[in-house]
Amino acid sequence: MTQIRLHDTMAREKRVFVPADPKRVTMYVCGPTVYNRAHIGNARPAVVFDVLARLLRHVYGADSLVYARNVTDVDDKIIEASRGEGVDAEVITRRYESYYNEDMGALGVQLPTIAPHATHNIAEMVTMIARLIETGNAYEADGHVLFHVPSDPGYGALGRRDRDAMIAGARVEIASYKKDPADFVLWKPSPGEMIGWESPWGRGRPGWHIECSAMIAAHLGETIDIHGGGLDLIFPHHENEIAQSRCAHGGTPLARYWVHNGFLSMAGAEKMSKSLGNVVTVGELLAQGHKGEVLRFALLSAHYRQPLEWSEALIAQSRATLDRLYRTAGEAEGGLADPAVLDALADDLNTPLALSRLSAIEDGATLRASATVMGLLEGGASAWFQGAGDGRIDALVASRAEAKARRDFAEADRIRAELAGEGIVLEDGPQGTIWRRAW
RNA sequence: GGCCCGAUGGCGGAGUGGUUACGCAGAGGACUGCAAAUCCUUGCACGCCGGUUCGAUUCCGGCUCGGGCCUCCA
Repeated sequence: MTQIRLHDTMAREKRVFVPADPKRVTMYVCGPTVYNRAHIGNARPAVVFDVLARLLRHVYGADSLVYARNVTDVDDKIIEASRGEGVDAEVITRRYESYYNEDMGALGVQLPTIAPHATHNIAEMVTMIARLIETGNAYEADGHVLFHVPSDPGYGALGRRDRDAMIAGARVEIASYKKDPADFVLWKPSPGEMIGWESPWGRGRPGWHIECSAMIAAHLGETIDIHGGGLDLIFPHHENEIAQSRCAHGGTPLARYWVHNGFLSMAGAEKMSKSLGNVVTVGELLAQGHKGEVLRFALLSAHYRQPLEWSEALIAQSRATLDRLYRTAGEAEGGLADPAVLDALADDLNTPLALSRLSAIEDGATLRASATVMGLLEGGASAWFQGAGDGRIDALVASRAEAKARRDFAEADRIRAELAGEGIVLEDGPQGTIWRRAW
């Protein structure tokens, strides 16, 4: 069996991955807050952990992976958006969840095994919060319930920061009802019409961090094998998840391996972020005519922990490389994945190395099987190059073949130029002429 | 200010204490009616300064530059 190694953020080094139960490997990745369209940076974790999920299924068996990616459908940003549009929060969340699934689907991201929604797990969150109050790790104050950070001596291990640093660097004003500046919200009141649920502490809504902890416990168990997300979530989100879950579960650790992806930046060296406004959404890229698979290839062209600068050139290179790989793969099927490709992926998901090893494969069926583990080359070459096909183009190509046969090269070249004007490239081979769309 | 990460050829990007990454783009050749595609050949590299070493792009220290986090953020 292929031995997988993963870089564990907690250990700050690569570790051999050994699941607690190889028949039921559990992975949880922080999913979208559904209040706007996903940008290409948001797509990186979705694609990266999709590759990891495919690899885990390949190694442990298709039915042995339980992969959960949550949908945060209650959040202040959602409330803002629903107020802005004058519609129910549910209208917002349904719309953007649907967009999210479309966009990720276009990138070849398979649906996770389960996609728990925060609003469907409120009871579990309330139970966990109540438990944390019982254990002395949380307290009620001014309608809020807060996690008391000093009550957890292990707090700060993932992000490697001590209390003084956290407090010294705090960028927000400290609410007066907090016992400790580092305390964070588990439950907050929802006044008036605001979306909310009844609880022992009044009508309110959950804090962001408790959602993940409660849903992990409810759907996957107290301790999971892999917890993933973007590296910006290390602190405070994952740190807080760890604290909540460990304290609510008698010291049982939340996850055995922590995996975090690096960031995408836009040419110009700034982080791509909604607040900076320098985002490009997946929907926009697709609308520009870029194939989802090209975007996926581009996202996988750098190692997942490395920074990746997004650019037009990167897209063009990815497209060119995929064209060549598709020519080799053709319509071949039924091959077995190349061990060299699997080894690269198993070594902490080294997709750039795996991609480069794809280039060395000459057999189409082997190439397709190897690329499929990364979610690439899943279709046939004719679909890739021609799309749905076009009888008119076929007729023009046939007419040009006749012209060539009578050595009327002027007419043949005229037809070729006409098609070139439409972005159709012709290739004359021993078996006749094939055509492809150049854009 | 604290913590963390990165710096490889025109571009993307692995990897390694001493030998070709690979891909894209470029150049030359073969093939082609001409192209395209394909094949062959080919140029181009490890941020700066020290140290360890027989030998460092690879290890150590410092520096410079860039990026991330420090309770919105993938």
